[in-house]
Amino acid sequence: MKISSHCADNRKGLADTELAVRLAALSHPARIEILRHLARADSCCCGEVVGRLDLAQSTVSQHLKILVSAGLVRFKADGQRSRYAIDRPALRAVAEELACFASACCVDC
Amino acid sequence: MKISSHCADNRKGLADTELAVRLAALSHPARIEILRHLARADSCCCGEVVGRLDLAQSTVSQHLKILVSAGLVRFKADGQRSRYAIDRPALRAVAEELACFASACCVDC
DNA sequence: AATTTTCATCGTATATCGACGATAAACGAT
DNA sequence: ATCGTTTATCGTCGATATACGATGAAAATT
Repeated sequence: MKISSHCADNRKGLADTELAVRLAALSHPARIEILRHLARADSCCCGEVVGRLDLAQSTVSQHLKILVSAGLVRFKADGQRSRYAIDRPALRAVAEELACFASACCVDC
Repeated sequence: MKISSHCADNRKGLADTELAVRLAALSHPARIEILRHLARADSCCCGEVVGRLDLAQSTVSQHLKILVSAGLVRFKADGQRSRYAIDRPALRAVAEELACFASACCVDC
C-alpha cells in the first residue's frame, strides 16, 4: 500500500482550513464529553445530554450545533425531540487525517 | 494486546481538558501550515517561517509560542536565531490519543 | 561604539467563543 | 384551544483568540 494512498487530497489551502475546523470542533472539553456520551448511548436527545453536563440547555444546544456543523454528529428530528447520533466514520476520518499529518506521510502529496 | 493497554489514563475531567488543549493548538490553519513546514525542514528559525506564511513576524512568533507551550514544537536558542523543531513523538501522541478516542476504545477505562 | 539582524513582547483593535437567561417555535397531551 | 415539554435561537456579557505595528533586547557585524 502506497503511503499516499490513504492520505486525503491535500493540495493545501482548503485542506488545512478544513482540518482546522474539525479539530476546533473537538477542542472543547464539553464537546468531547458530549461525543463520549453519544458514543455510549448511540443516540441521545438534547435533554439527556443536558442532564449530564452541568451546563445550561442553551449552551448544550450550541455545542451540539457546532458538532453537527462540523459533521461529527448527525441530527434527526423525532417528534418534539431532537435525536443526535455520533457519526463514527466522520470521527474516524478526522482521527486518520490527523494521524496522517502526524506521521508526516503527506509530505509529498 | 488488550485494547485498553494503549489508551491513556482517562479518568475524565482532566483528560478531556488536556486533549482539548492539544487539539486547540492544532486547530488553526497557520499552525498546521507551520507544523507542515517544520516537518519538511526539520528545524527552522522564526524568519524562515515568516517568509512563507504571509503573516506578520509578531503573529508568527505568537503561533510558534502556542505550539511550543502545547508541547508540539521544541525551542532552542541559537545565537541570535531561535530554532524551532517539530516534536514528532508529541504529535504522534496527540494523534494516537484522538484515534483512541475516535475508535471508542476508551469506553470502559 | 554603532549598526544591523533577529526575535519576543507590548499595546491595541477586532472578531469569535462560551456561557447564560429569556424567548420563540414545534409538538404532544389534555 | 390550552398547557406542558422540548429544543432552537436571540441578545448579552466577559474572556479569549487573532492580527498588526511599534518597541525592546540580544547577538552578530562593521
